[in-house]
Amino acid sequence: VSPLTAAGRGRRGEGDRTREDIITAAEALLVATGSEDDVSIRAVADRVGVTPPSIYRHFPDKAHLIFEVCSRQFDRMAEEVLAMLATSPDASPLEQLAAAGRAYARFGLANPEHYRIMFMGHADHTPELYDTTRVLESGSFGLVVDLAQQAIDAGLLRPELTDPGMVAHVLWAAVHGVVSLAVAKPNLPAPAVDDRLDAVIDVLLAGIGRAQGAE
Amino acid sequence: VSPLTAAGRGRRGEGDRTREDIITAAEALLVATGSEDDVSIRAVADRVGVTPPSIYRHFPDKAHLIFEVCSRQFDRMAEEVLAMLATSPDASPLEQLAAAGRAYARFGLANPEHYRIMFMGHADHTPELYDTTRVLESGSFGLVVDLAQQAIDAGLLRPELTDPGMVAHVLWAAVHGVVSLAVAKPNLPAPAVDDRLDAVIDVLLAGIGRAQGAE
DNA sequence: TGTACATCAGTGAACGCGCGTTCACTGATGTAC
DNA sequence: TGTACATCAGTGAACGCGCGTTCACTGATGTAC
Repeated sequence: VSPLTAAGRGRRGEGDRTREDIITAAEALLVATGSEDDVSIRAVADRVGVTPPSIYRHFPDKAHLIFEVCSRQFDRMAEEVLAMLATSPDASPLEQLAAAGRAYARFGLANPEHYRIMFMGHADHTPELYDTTRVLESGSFGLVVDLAQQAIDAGLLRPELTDPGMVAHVLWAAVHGVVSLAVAKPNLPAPAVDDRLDAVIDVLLAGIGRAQGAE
Repeated sequence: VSPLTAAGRGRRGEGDRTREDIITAAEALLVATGSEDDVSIRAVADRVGVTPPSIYRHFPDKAHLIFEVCSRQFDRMAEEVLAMLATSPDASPLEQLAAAGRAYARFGLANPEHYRIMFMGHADHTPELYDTTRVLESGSFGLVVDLAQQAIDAGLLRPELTDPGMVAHVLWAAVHGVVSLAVAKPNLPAPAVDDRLDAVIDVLLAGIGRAQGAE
C-alpha cells in the first residue's frame, strides 16, 4: 500500500496519491482515536508510512489537513441526504422533511467524530475554514428551507409559521439536539437514540403541522 | 487578594481559602479563554498568584480540578431552573415545562464554556466524573419528568405520549439542540437565538399538546 | 541515442514550546510539654 | 511562661513528553538538447 519505491523515495507524479493517503489516514485516525487532538502530524505520517515533514509537501499546516477531511465529510453528508430524498421524490413535503432529518441524524450518528468537529467544535479553532456559513451552504440546509416553503405553500403547516427559514432552523436545531447529545453522551441512561429520534421527529411534525383534528 | 503572607508562605488553616481561589481562577480562566485546554495548571497557578506545584496540595490532578468547577456549575444550573419554576408555582405543567426549558437555555447561553464541557465534551475525557448520570441526576431532569407526568395526568398531552421519561428526553434534546448550536456556532447566519428558542418551544408545546382544535 | 539537469517527493535531525507532574525543600504556624 | 516539635502550605527546579514546524539534504525521475 505504500506509494514509495524500495528505496523509500517517492516517484514523480505520485504526489497526488500520497496526498490522498494522507487524507485517508487522517480520517481513519480521527475515527479511531475519536479526538481531533489525537490526530497529530506525526501520527498521520506514521500511518501513511512517511516522515512528518513530508506532510508539508501536501498541506501548508495541520489546520488545512483537518479542514480537508471535514470538507469532504460535509459534501458526503449533503450527498447522503440528497440521495435519501431522491428515493421518494413524490412524498409530501412533511414526509420529506422527516426523511431528511432521519438521513441527517443517521449520518451524524454513524460518523460521530466528524459530526463533533463539524457541528460541536469551537468556532475559534478554525476560523473561516469549516465554520458557520459552510454549514448552511452545504446543500442540505437550503433543501430543508425549500421543503419548508413547499409545506407552507401546500397549506400543511400551522398558519403562524410563515418563515421557511425559521421552520428549517427549528427542525435542524431539534434533530441536531438528538444527535449531538448522543455523540457527547453515548452512555446516557435513556431510551435508544433511534427511539428518541423518532419521538422528536414525531413531535416536530405534530408541532409544525396544521392540526388534523380528531381522526 | 492574595492569601499569602508577605513572606509568600501560606498560613495554617488558609488552605481552604486558597482552594476556593484556585477554583475561582480556573473558572474565570475557562470563561476567559473559552477552552478547557487553555486552563492549564500553570495558568491557574499564575492567576491565583501561586506556583504550579501548590495546586497539588488541593487537587490530586487537573481532571479533579476541572470536575470541581463543572460540578458546581451543574448545581448552579439546577438551582436556576428550580428558582425559575418557584416563581410561578401554579402555572400549568405545559407552561412550567416551557419555563424550565427557557431557564435551562438561558443558563447555557450565559455560560457557554461551562455548557460545552458539561454537555458537549468528550465522554472519554473524564470518565465517571461529570459524565452521563451526573447530567440526569442534577435535579433539573427529574423535575422535567415530573412535569411531563403531571401533564399526562392532567390530560394535556397527546394520548400517544404515555412515557414521561421519553417526553422529557424529547424536550431536553430539542432545547439542547438550540443551545449547543448557538454555543458551537455563535456566528451562524440565522435568526437571533432567542427567537429560535421561542420557535422551538412553541413547536414542542404544539407537538406534545393535545390538539385544541380551531379557536 | 546518450547525457546534463531541473524537478519533485521524500528523509533525518533538530528547534522551541507548553504541558502535567514530581521532587526535595523551607519557613511560618499552632501545639504539647 | 518558654521552648521543642509536628504540621501545613507553600517554593524552585527539574523530569519527560509530544507537539507543530523548519532546515538542509538526497536520490529517483522525467525531460531537453
